[in-house]
Amino acid sequence: MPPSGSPISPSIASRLHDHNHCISTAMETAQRICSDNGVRLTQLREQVLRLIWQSHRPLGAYALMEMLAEQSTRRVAPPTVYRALEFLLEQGLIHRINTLNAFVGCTHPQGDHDNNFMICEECGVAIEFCTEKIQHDIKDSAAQFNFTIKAQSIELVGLCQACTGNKDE
Amino acid sequence: MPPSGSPISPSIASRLHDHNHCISTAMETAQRICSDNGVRLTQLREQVLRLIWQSHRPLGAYALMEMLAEQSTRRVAPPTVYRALEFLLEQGLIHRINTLNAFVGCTHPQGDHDNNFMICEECGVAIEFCTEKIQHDIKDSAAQFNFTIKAQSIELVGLCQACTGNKDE
DNA sequence: AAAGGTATGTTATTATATAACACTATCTTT
DNA sequence: AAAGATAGTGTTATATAATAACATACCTTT
Repeated sequence: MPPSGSPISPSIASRLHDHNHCISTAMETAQRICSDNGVRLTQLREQVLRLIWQSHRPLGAYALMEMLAEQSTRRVAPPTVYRALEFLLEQGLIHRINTLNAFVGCTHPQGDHDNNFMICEECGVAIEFCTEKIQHDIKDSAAQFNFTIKAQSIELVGLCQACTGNKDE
Repeated sequence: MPPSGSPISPSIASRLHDHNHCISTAMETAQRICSDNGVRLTQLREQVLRLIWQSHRPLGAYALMEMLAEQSTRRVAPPTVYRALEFLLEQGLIHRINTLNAFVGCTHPQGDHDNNFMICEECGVAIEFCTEKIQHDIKDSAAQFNFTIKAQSIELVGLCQACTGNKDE
């Protein structure tokens, strides 16, 4: 198990990992964070978070909406989903992938909340990463322009390890 | 004048620059690139590019559409704009800012086409930047995951030099 | 139980983007 | 210059993503 706060391991890119472990860890962490922050991880919010964590592929709000509708008998409208997503974003439990208009679970919900992803255009997996070096360089660049960073998003689109292999061989 | 292929100077962040020069350079460069690539910078495409270059603020497709409609008597529909935008993106003459769903002129349309911007949430200016260092570190990170990068986008949202000053003082 | 705040339901609308097909302009070959 | 091919634009309809505004339900504290 990787140390808490670290990015997910490269093996996720190859889909060779115990994803049930990802899910249970994420749900437990979410409970703790919400309780620490004095906010409520309601049934709906938990349900949405669990759906997002079904894989490492970002899910769109409308896909989530349909999945919710399947799970419960009631009809689910966009604001229901968007409000849950907004909450989860605020608590740092998920990320929004701008290039996809989609949402994915955060693998280190306690640390800095930069948005750094490698997104496989073949299988859809989004791998969160972060390195001290890049952070340092970016701060440097911003300083050159006297720019005050409030939010950061790096999105690399391409092919993950597994899909690169499939293409080449 | 900065050497061809270099990012725009920090002074753009402070809005203290000769923007007419930006526009004329951009339009001339666009003509040359299209001619080099054997593609046509039609009237419509040129018109859209010029509108985008009216400032360093990214413009949404529908805003562009309204501006086009004002300039000509004919009615302008979304596909008209989106097709022109698609062309300009393909030729590397503009960038799409994912966090804003908007488009902005490219300041170095001949080089690598990474998408690295600092976006001021106050005045809306998007400053393009790129550094060897960041590029190097990002390639490094991708290599660790055996990830093949096809497109890259860094978007920093915050306050530009001018707007930081306004807030502090 | 009442009051106040938080969360969700509901309806309507706005914003962004594309599909499909028709028509026009431009280029190429003769 | 005419014919055919290709590229570009017009037009209508629709898909996809997100929010506004207001009503209702649910918790918590008194």
